[in-house]
Parts: sequence; structure tokens; C-alpha cells
Amino acid sequence: MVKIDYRDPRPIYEQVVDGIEDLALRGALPADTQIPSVRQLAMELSINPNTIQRAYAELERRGVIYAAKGRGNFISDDIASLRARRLDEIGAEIGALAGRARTLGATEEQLCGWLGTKGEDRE
Amino acid sequence: MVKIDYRDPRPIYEQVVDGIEDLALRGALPADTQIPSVRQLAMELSINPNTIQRAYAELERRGVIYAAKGRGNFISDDIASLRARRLDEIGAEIGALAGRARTLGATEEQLCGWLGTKGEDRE
DNA sequence: GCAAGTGTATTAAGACATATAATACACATA
DNA sequence: TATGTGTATTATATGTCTTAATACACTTGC
Repeated sequence: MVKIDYRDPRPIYEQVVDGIEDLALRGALPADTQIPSVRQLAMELSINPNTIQRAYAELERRGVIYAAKGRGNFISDDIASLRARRLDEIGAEIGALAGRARTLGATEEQLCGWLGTKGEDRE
Repeated sequence: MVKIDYRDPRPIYEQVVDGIEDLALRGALPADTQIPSVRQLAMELSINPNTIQRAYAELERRGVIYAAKGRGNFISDDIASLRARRLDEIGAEIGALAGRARTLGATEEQLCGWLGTKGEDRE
């Protein structure tokens, strides 16, 4: 379901949030799919249930999942709008980085090159 | 010299590091320029000298500045290579974000649009 | 030489976020 | 009713960030 990288300086709960959000936005987990229970995922990842609880609360706050007391947590329906919002964020990040790169003297060719091309071979 | 933003969640020492590194890489501080002393900058920013000390140690580790005991801290000579390295890092970040955006369904037109254009008017 | 200003190192303390641990309770389902 | 859910709470431990207070070695100008 999700992998934890202990060399990653980010907190565990954040890695769980990002991991599940990623699966949901990519469509790997269709709407209304049930995700592991708090205790289940905690067991699986060998971490404390409270940490998963925190991650799930954040995912619910973001609208990625919804919780049904006594039943479990499920992937949200309207993933499309979440995906669009996420793309906006990524666009803003790329724009900021591009501006900074230009400040440091990057050429337009460099910038386009960094974007890469779909299916392009990588060295 | 540098500004601290207390709404920025990043630690103060990191903001100082980034701020001075930015000035150096952009060429705003020529090589061998003396920067404020530890105690001086601490006074100016109303923060603890130890925090500045930590920031300067990191800047020296990165090769952005060099320290002369009893004399002060100065901007490093070879800024060009540091700038190139930083551009490589930014390129890698942009590449990663672009890949992720494509995974979420972004079009090539969107990606290029996010890059913006030098001198382009912004909404 | 001496004083003032430098970099550097050390120890202590507090605030805060993260994570674990141990419960407790309400709800849903078989 | 038992089991597995979500949810909430309190306590503890750990690590990072920051401040505080020194201390020492070095450089420079007088």
C-alpha cells in the first residue's frame, strides 16, 4: 500500500499521506475503494496506530478519503478536482523554480530540456 | 542583508543560509566581499549569535563563504561552479515535478506554460 | 602590549514537533 | 454478542531549533 523510507527526513505520517494521496490521484485506487484500517496499516508498516490515525485525519481533511465510523476509510469520489488542484500546485512550483533558474542565468533551452519529453530516453 | 520571515516554517538558520547563498550566487555579493560578523548580523536580525554561527558554518560547508579567524567571513571566490551546481539541482527538481505532472495527466502545453517566458506579463 | 572585534566551541535550558504507548468509547457487522 | 472499525485522550521519550551564557584563540589598530 505505502512504503516508509526512514532515510527520508519527512515525518512518517506525511509519507503515508503523500503515498496514499498519490495512489488516489493517479487512479490506482478507484473511488470508494476501502483502504487498510488504522490498526491494519500500522501493523503492516510496523509503526504506531496513532501515526496512521494522524495521516488518515489529514487525508480526510484534504478530501482524499472519507471515514465511516465502525466500517473503515474509503477513497473519495471526486478525485478529479483534487487532481486538478494538485496540478495547479505543481505548476506554481515549476514556475517558481523556473524563475529562480533564470535569475541564475539559465537559458530557455536548458529550461525546456529539464522538462523532458514524454517517452524520451534518459541517460 | 537578509530578512527573516517568522511565518516561514523553515528554521531561521536555514533562511539565513538560503538568503546569503542567493545573494552570492546571483552576484549581488562579489567574491571576497566581507559579510556581517556573527554578532553583528545577530544584532541586526535580533536573533541569537549561535543561530548565525550555525548558518555561517553551513555556508562554509557548502563553499559559499570562507572564514578567516579574527578577521571575518567572506564570499567565496569560485561562485561560478556553485551556481552551476545549483542550476543542476533546480533542473532535477523541475524534471521530477514535470514527470509527476505528466503522471497526473498534464499536457505538454501546460508544462511549457508553467515555465513561463522571460519578460512575460503575469495575471 | 593591550583593547576591541573577530571566529569558534561548549554546556544548559526551554519550546516544539514527532512518535510511541496504553487506554477508552462509540459504531457497524456477522 | 464478539470482533473489527474510527476516534479521542493522556503520558512519555526523542530530536531539532533556539536562546543563553561563557570561554578561548586570533587579528587588527592604537
